[in-house]
Amino acid sequence: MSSRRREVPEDERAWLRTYDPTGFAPFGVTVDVVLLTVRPDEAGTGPGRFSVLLVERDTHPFRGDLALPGGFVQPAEDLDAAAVRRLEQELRVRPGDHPGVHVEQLGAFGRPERDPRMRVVSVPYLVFAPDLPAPVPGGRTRWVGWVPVEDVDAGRLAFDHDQVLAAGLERARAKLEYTPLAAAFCPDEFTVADLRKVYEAVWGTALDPRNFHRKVTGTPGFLVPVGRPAPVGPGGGRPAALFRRGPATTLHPAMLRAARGRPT
Amino acid sequence: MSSRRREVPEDERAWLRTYDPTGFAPFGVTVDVVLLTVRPDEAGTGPGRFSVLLVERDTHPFRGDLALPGGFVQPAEDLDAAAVRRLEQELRVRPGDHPGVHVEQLGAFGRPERDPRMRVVSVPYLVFAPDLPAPVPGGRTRWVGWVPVEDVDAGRLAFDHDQVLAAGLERARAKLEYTPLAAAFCPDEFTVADLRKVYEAVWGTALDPRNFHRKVTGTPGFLVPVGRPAPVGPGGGRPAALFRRGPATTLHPAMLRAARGRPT
DNA sequence: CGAATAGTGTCTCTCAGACAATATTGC
DNA sequence: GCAATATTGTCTGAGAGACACTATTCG
Repeated sequence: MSSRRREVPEDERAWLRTYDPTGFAPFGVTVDVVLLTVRPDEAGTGPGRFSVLLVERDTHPFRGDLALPGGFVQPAEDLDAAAVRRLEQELRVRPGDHPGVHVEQLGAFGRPERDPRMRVVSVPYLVFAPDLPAPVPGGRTRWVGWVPVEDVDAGRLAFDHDQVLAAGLERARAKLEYTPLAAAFCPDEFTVADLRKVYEAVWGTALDPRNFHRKVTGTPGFLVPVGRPAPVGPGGGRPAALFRRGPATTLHPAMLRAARGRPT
Repeated sequence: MSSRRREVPEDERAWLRTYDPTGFAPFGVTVDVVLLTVRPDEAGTGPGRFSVLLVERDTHPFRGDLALPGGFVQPAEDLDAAAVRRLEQELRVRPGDHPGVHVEQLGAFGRPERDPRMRVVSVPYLVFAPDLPAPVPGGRTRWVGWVPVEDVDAGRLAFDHDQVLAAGLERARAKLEYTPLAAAFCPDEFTVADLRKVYEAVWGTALDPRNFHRKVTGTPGFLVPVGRPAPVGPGGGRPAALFRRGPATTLHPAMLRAARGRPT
């Protein structure tokens, strides 16, 4: 993570002592968190609801609107650290404790007019988490909660968070294809059916349980069997085997959601 | 691109009139350009050299070191616009003129100590360009030139540009798999062999010309035949057909560089 | 003609998708 | 037993990789 040690030449040190940083245009820098999860269906039988954590803003600008949780980066704070801090504030979860939680930077959004207060560049972070306890509103929010992504009205989020969310969803859907990150939406131990419901919820498509089973158990490094069965569900049926996340970071071959051989 | 029109409530307008933006920590924001191309081999027979445009800095900090071209974003300038401006300055090429040139944001780099002057967040852009005329040094650089990526000494670039370049290379290699962007490294009209040399240079692997030909010509939307042959090369041989970029934005099925069915 | 490069045909193996069949539970 | 879910097996077709073979040019 840290960059190389560098011998700073004396003339550069001298130059730096006289350098005036106020000559450059000052920007605000924020982090926003696109925290995604898959929450069980009401009945518990369906594929689950792909949901995002939103807050209702209690301060200007966009007071009263829904928004992604976020905030300004501190002067000496790393971007990733700011995102994790915001995550802890909103959810009382720190990624270090939950090894399943996945955090990944999503890019930078910096349209000049995106914040009415001043020039602000936002660096959103994409987070995959298993179904977690209900969040509690923090100091500056009226309300916090999970919203199924298909219930988020286009154009109703504060700032440019519609675009940020859209970018996060697209990235999440793509990541499930070639990484084992679907398991980041599952608890520590999970069944193949749990994992399949994640794919179905995120992609919005039904998958054949039999082919899915053969596929994921046959992909090296994806799943590690626990050797113990899960408790039987409410509808009865043969108990499923439990698995944990395997060591793989990419999937070979990938899980393909789409369109093999379709025209453009 | 532009966000929704929003009715700004009167109380927010009033609040905004009294808002003091100097309360937040000021950051500098820069763009850096990871401009990649594939330049012909010395002999013209090999796969070509995958190269990046680097500048030698003529100002502090890191004076005398190699770096990616970049600079501060102007107060009212969009991030993408700043990257394009920097590109034009360095290469006298504007992406609009060259429809082949591909520009894509690569993320945000913001370690607190990455710039000794002040807190700076950099937003690098990845650019794919065909082999272009030699660039000319601008005002603040001693030297500009193409450097084959394998000749870039690890740890020798200014700031954290090693990490930025590494991220750009990884992204470029991945993009060639599932998008038709390899053609962005080719001139307007090109042969299948030209395209294959791009893949070989970027991935650093040899590809079977016969399977490659069948693959790319059979992928819908990838290539559009011009209906005219290219001039015969120096070594003789049957003249190759010319193609242009097709309308596809993603490839189905993807070009796979790697490892089908290999263990993790 | 021979060398060189372009392009096609064929074979095999892997893998995705469809779906039959078997296994194991609760009722 | 019956319903429900889990897991395995079998078949088919698409496509990747190996590589023989044909096509077209230059010298």
